[in-house]
Amino acid sequence: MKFSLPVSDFNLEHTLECGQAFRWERSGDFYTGVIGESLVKAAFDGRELTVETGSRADKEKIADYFGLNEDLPRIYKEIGTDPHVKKAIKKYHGLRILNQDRWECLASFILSSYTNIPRIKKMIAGLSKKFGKRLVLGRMDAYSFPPAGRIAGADIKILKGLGLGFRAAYIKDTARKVASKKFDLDALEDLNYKEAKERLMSLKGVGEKVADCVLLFSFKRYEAFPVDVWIKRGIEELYFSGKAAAPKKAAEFARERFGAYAGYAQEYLYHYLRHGREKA
DNA sequence: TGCCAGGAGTTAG
DNA sequence: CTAACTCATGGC
Repeated sequence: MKFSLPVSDFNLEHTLECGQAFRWERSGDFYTGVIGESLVKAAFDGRELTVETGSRADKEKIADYFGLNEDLPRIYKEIGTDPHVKKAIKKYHGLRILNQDRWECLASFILSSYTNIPRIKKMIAGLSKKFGKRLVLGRMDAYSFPPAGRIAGADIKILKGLGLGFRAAYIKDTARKVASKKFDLDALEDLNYKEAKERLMSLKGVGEKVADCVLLFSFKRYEAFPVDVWIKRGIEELYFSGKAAAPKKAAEFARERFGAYAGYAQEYLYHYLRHGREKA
């Protein structure tokens, strides 16, 4: 099926290429990716987001995935009081935080540890091809991200063979807990930010940064502020005149400064620090 | 060759 | 609490 959603304050490229999701590829003027059990083709012409899927797709769910229900101007008003964030917003206007599948997001960011985006994409693609379901859209095909149960039962050697390295043990352990309901991902919804983060961090391979990414990208916890080396350096440079600060300090500082939408500020700052500062 | 990549766990002090 | 070491590999 195919449908269009009228959207303002949106930029598909910035949204899909800012490092929050690992399953989208650009081909010409559109992107292809996987949302849940659907292979999706998405294009944006500046006014409408046009989406085509091989299966029946819930329009409302797709809109929610792309973060279209958030009032971006209001968020800009709140975090744009900061001059650095304001510049980043100007440059990356329309970047929205996605609302991704929780298990896929958790697994993906466990895999993100100490590696780079091309490799993360490769690991996820490999896992999906090996353990996921084949999806079709026209002449294209792709694979769904495997449910926890499939990875829980996987041979650790196979996982390592897919390039996961030391992450293989982490993701298998977490997959087992999620599949057996020993760890109830959806139950985190009922916890406050701090409690949910602590609970996530009880999983092997999940530290502060990964927990914040999961809460931000799949739970709509916009106060989460993931701190990686880039953000840490950037915060130190922009707000502490270059003096080294502990990652914890950087996160606390950010939540205090940017408030309930610190995570949105993080995405803009991150993109800005890595790609666009010199040209701004 | 060397170095880095959106970290986390463990141990030592 | 911080610092240092380990894990482990593709890409440039």
